Amino acid sequence: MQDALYEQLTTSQREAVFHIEGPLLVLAGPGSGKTRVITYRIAALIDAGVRPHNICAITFTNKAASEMRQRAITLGASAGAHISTFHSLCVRILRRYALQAGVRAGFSVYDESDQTRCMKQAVKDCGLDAANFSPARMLEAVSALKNNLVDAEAFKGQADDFFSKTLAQIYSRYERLLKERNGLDFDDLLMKTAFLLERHSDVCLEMGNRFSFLLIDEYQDTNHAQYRIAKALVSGHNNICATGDPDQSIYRWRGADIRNILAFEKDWPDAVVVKLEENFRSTGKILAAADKLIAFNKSRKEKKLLATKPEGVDVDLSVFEDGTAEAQEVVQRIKELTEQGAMLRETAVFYRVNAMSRVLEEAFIRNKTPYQVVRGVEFYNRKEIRDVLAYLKVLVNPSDEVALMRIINTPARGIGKTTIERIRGYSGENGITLYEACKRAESISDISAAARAKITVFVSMMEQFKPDIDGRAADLIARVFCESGLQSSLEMGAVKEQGALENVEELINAAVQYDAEAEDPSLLDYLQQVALFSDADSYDASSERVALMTLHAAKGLEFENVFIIGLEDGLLPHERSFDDQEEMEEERRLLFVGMTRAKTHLNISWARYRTFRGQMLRTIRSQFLDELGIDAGEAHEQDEPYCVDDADDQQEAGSLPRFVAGQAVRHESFGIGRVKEYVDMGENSVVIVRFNTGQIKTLMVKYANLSKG
DNA sequence: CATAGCCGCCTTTTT
DNA sequence: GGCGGCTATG
Repeated sequence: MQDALYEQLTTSQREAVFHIEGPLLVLAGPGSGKTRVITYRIAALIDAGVRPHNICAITFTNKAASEMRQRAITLGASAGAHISTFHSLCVRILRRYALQAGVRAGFSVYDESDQTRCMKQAVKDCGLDAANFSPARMLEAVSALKNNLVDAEAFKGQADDFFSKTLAQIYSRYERLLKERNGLDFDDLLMKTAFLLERHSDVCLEMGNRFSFLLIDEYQDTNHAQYRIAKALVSGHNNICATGDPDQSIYRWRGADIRNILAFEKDWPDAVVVKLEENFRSTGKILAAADKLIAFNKSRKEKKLLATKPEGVDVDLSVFEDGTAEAQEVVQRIKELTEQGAMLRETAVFYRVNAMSRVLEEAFIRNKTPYQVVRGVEFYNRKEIRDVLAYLKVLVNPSDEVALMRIINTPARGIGKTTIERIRGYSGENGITLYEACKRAESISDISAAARAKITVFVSMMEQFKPDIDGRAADLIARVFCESGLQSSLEMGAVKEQGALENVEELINAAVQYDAEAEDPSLLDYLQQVALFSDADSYDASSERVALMTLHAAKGLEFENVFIIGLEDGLLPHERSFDDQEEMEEERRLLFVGMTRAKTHLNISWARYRTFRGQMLRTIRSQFLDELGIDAGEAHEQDEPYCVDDADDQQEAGSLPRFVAGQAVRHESFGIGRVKEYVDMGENSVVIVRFNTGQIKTLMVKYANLSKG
């Protein structure tokens, strides 16, 4: 096998594929054939005598995992190799070593909305106001702590100021709630696994033997907990191969620590580092623009993007009147490209925030152009999906109060607030779970006979489902959907529930697929894994439709034709990044990732007006547009240049221009910047500007000769 | 106890 | 402009 593969690789790719033993870092720029290298590497390991069973490959998303599995199968190399995300792996480890990890194996995986529910409760339990201690904020803080492996106990010890102490209290309470419900949140999966491996040398040894070769893709986006897990897993053999690109690190906000990849050589001093700098994906002009842009990042190791393709056509920069015009023109150009032979599945539109998909969708529908929106977690967040899954969760994990509360009266079966409160009271007094209390409804004195009967019916229904737990997940979902009354309540529901039935059908189809493909299918495993799925995993790259997605979702993909819309100040870069240099650089990397997805045609645009929170607002062009080094500027101006149309805002001719905070301005020698403050003093007015170089200048308007944009 | 309607909140990105 | 939560009403 090796010879055949060998011929298809460049020198550095060969090094990355065939360096078998010891730590290896592959610094792979965009379009450098990284995916191919990883797949071939798995094949090469097996060729070298490693049992597939002993190979563990970690990907960033479930979709990447299933694609890698697919590719490896094509090479005849996959069977037995463990390929999954960190989170999926952790679920399996925790289940297997539940005792040592201090968890109960039947745990529910709590996703964001389950977490929010628990956090709200925790804040309330602590007697705090949700306004001052917003659950979202608290979750963010707790998540950051968990990602850094600081558990509630440890944090309590180090909290010294008022806020930390309060947070510590909330954290403990939140943990207690999770424990009572036997729930683990996403961060727990990592933290508990890291602790398990670090504190139980026997487990660590066993896992290290099981996986004698560890490959981690997208290493630049691993967080501290994941780093510690990796470190522990390979501690016995150091056979770690990490691949990634610091310039494509876009998950800092989620705890990703770019230092992991930057410090790889310190962590594994005998590491071999291979750089893949040739780009086989994009044309020269696209790469040149991306390279110019990313060069503006200061905290960065310089890296070359070596084009192997010809120059190609210019990157297209356009400005439109508003978001609707922008969307219309995007579709129009896609039509033109299609007439020239382009495929819709080779075409994608990227944007910064999910909300921007709406205008696009309308344009695609209007123009009868097939598209698919690749969304985050929308599908599994739908009410009907969560409802069905909640039934299953209660069956598998009766302690899961979040799930039980969701279904106890869904569909409506006459168990109201008062009744639930009384059952709750009873469960508290007797130290039993809510579900246990429901089972004992007969002995709860303060519940009416009618309510008692309804609870009994509910419990006996649930108990009747239980024998089916060991069967196929899909069958049980179908049965629960029907017998719980959810199905008929949806069927009788209003027209707006139309999609709901189809959604559940889709869920069942997905479960059928799970039953067929999973290594060791069980309802418990299904439920624990399903929480880790996102819609992006179901993106169908082979169907002849244009893909619409956020820039984050675009990671790891490639298309012939790419449109990036909404290059506006506050959107890209996003306003929440303004006051943090690091975050501004991440925004730049985000655009860099988007641009480098394009093989042939790259179109970047912005709109002068954009509807925001239902209101049409004037925008400011993104500073990033000026960093692309495309001198022709907006060659495809749809009408007169952007600075001229500001005329309606200006005072009568002859007076000085006025500026407002946040506005982008250009200075002859200082370059592009943003107005911090405008002090109106008539003809002596001054303007304070923060330039993109970082320096802040106070300038007299009448001398500075600042221009807008 | 269920439902409809209203108010006020937030809204970046996602495993 | 969408959703969760609350209230008033049936």
